[in-house]
Amino acid sequence: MDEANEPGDLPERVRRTVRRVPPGTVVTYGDIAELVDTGPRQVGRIMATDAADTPWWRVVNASGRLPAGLLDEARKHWLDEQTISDPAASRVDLSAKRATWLLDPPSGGD
DNA sequence: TGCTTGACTTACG
DNA sequence: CCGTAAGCCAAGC
Repeated sequence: MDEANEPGDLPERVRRTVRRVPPGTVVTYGDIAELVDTGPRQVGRIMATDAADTPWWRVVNASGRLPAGLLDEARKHWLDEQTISDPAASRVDLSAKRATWLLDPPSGGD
């Protein structure tokens, strides 16, 4: 069974899934939502209310962006983790940095 | 119990 | 690329 499908509160499953996103890559709210079987709004709500010990900057919206207030903080992490190369960039290139492989995990759990 | 809100997404112009 | 509209689902009031 996938970790994301393990029992527990929704916030817990979301945080666990977000934590498995490696540095230098990102996923979208919708991606996380699919993995924990909920809606993207819920993922956003959880990140906003319970993002403790969670690399929230690795979770962006479908445009590879984050709200204005978070951009400043997120960009520092993106630069540090080489998610972006341009210090002036305001968005992540999903075509290159989205961890699609994480969205389609091998059933190897078994 | 019911309406409003939101770190979202997709569709349309 | 930007604004608007509708769909979505759980929390808060």
